[in-house]
Amino acid sequence: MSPRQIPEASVSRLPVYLRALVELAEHGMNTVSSVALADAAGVNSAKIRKDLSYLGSYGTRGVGYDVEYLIHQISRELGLEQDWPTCIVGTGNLGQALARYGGFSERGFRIAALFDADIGKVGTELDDLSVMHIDDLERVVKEEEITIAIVAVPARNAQDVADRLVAAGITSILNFAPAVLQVPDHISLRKVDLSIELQILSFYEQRKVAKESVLRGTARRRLEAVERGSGTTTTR
Amino acid sequence: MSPRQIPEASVSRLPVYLRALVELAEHGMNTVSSVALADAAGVNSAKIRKDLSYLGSYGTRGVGYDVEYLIHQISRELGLEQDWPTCIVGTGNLGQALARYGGFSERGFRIAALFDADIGKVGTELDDLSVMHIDDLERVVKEEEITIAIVAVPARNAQDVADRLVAAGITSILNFAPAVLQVPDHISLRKVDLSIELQILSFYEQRKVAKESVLRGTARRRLEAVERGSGTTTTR
DNA sequence: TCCTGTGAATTCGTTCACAGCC
DNA sequence: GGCTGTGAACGAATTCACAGGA
Repeated sequence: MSPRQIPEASVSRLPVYLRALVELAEHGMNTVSSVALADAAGVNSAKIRKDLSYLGSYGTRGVGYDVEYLIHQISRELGLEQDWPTCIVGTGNLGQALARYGGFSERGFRIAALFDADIGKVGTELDDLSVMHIDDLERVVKEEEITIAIVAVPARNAQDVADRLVAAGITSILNFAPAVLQVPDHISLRKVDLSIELQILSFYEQRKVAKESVLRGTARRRLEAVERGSGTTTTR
Repeated sequence: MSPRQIPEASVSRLPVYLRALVELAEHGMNTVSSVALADAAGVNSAKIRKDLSYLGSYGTRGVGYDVEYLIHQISRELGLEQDWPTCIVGTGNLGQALARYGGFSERGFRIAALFDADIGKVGTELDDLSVMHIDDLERVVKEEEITIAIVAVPARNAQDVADRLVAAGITSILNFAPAVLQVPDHISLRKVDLSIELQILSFYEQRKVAKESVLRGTARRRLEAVERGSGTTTTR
């Protein structure tokens, strides 16, 4: 099983497929073709087939894929059959929202601890968990066997927190702080940056405005350059 | 100015460079080399030079880039010199956190309106804005000239909301709902999916565990496949 | 006949390496 | 001597297109 190296781009789509499959299963579908799954996942069917082929030959020619079986295989591949105790560092606006967000525990990411540096917040109850002081990090990470951490602290504290997390034995970090984190090679790092996403949208939005003025004859010279740059930017 | 088509991958890095540059400026730096900027932005220097070359020849050989000038150019390219009135649809956990998140307005994304379908929430004050009913969407989008919308509603309502946003004249959507949205070609769509990010981390986390057992001699056959799959996944 | 699985072709993105300018 | 700007080389990801099994 899992013979080869799955390309990163492919890995990052597996959760999308998984969600689409779960939805199809809820609608009573037993099998699904690559075209139907592609449609549900918002990609094209060649990608589906190629991506799934990295996991193994789980489809049946002339028929499609067995929905339940595929759910099982993708879950296994993603490591979702085990529980991953996770902690959230920082219980400001975003940290609180993340702590209350049901979507994590739903998929095996049990929030095992919340940390904050602000003594005023320590001891507060939040979604059945009591906020702990950041100085308890090392101890609790060990006790609860936490391997994944979500960083939701202000940018200026993010690197410090990351260093402490790494020292405490965390091996994966999901960073929400608007800062570039340096971590050792063996640590997996992903980032979610809210305002960067808006800035990317702004770029294409501006190009659309430019295109409109072109069509109104304001700056005809720029038409060609603009022509292909204003489409949808992701996920299609 | 802006002669050619900037590759999408490059566009999505510009906001990162911009933030690094602002930080450098705050530390009193006047010029920066591609190597120094690369370091601050967490990428390599060839990428910096190539990306910046798409914007024009803004550097000086033998010296580097003028920090302020580059900030100006990137901001202009990203469309950040204008104000983009933005709305948030859905004022649950996440919507509330986003409404209070300072990072948006900081960069010109003024939150101009909040919408919710729940009558109980309509009229609530949230970060100086009163929550409006979703039925006011069309009117307010026009009045406030909103072009960008942030979707933070439950997955099952996301497509409906997206359809209404598009009908109301929105042209960019940032989707936080864990659902695949279908929008017309002329609409820019980006998504932020919290639990997908964790699932991707889980994949690599699992591979690390597998690697450990390999090193303990449990499953020597899998070593080769695992070897290159457990590194950091993004931003380096 | 239908739909998967996959080599081959293509496109896109990254990195190298160095000419050219300060 | 130092650093940018960029063709050329390379590598990754996507798409095509079809052979082959159900």
